[in-house]
Amino acid sequence: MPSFQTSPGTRDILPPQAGRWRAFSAQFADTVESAGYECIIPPMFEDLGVFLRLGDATDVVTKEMYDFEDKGGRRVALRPEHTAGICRSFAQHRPTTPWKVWYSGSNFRYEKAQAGRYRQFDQVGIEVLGSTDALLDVEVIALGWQFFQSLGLKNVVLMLNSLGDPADRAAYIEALRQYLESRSSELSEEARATLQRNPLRVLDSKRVQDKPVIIDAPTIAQFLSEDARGHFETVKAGLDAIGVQYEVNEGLVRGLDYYQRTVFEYVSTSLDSAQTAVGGGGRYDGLVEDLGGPSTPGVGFALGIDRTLLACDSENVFELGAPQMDAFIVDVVDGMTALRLSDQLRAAGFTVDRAYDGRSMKSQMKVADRSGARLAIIIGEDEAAAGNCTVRNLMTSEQQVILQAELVPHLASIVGERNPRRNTQ
RNA sequence: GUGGGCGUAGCUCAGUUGGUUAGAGCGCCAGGUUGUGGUCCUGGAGGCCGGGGGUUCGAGACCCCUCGUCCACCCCA
Repeated sequence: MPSFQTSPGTRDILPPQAGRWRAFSAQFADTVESAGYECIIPPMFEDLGVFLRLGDATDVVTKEMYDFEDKGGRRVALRPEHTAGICRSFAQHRPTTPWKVWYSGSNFRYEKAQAGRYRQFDQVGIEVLGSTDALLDVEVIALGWQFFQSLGLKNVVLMLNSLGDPADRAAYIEALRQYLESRSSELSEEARATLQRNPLRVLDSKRVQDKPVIIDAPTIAQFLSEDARGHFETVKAGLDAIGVQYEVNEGLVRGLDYYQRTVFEYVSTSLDSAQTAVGGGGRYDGLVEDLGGPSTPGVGFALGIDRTLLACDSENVFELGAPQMDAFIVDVVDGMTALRLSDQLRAAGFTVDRAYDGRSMKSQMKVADRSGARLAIIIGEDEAAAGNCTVRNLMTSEQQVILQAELVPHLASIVGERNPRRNTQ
């Protein structure tokens, strides 16, 4: 056993899996940048107060926060999600609205690790600040949807609900509390405890014992104000108009307290684990103000990278490609030619790898094969003396001898033209 | 935080009722008559059997503790 291992709930994303993560983020960026969202990179830790706004009844705040005092005596916390920090950023810099941003990065929550759940986990997401337009909710929801489609996922369903305006929500919570208390003897012990803290969350219970009580519970729909109802209707009409299928789920409540009006969740139906929500979001019109900024509406979502890739695995989509290289240099003389040629070819824009430690030709050829290179460039004693090299096509096994000086145009004729990597100084 | 399963080579796993030098496949390295990979053959390296106590003449196997991991609850992405 090595002396050190990754901390619980964290892990190394090794190659080649890490390459898949990179491709994932790149594809997400491509999707949302097509809609005018720009990349934002907020800090990984902030004043603890920023995150307390997620809600003092939430587990995220009460027991999962990685908070500590820094050497200057400041109370700070590793971010458990991105939204609060982005709202803090908005309040601090006051950009013009609508401010449309996307992000990709790690979050931290002190939980016990499980399938699709880690202490350090990565999300991509978008946020828009400064507009109450219900059709913006539609755009946000549709972009997430479109991204799942672009990955090739088929078994993702969109759940939709409205939590109403703060007053509606409060009235509903009160009605729900009264109802649940009236039937508390039928609830599980755990659900009764949840009821004391946050009645909405009881609706999320997975226990069979609680199901009958939940089914008969009052629904939020009856409590929506005229405005909130209109907003919700517009969102649904917008989704219908662009053909995004959804399912209204009145039991859908989200884990963070700042949501109001539209909430939604993307659920994978091809995951067997308990964690099937691959993404979720909603509207949080009061959050910026809570953080001391001007009253500013906001809407956004976050997608879990791990869980989404898990869903991709189970649907056999967005798979890893085999490694690829243009050329691999085999030098059995002294390695100097490999050094010189790899340097030249890389500068000319090709992807080139080589072997080290002066190993046998057979050994170097094996590494060339493993590298996924299309061509092997072989330098033996003969080639070194004559200033040429043998170029072997590793797919067809055809090979020919050419002058080293002609390597760049020769490679271009086989693998295609490349843009030179120039030093721009 | 609560409950359950599991921890043996880099990876996936075998290891009979506790009994001598702990195995396989894959991967890795080296060879297969001297310049060439992907197939095949041969050989090699690599494990204080997660860690610590205990029971025993003897423990990878049994007991206790601990750490890690997986799964579920909880919660969430």
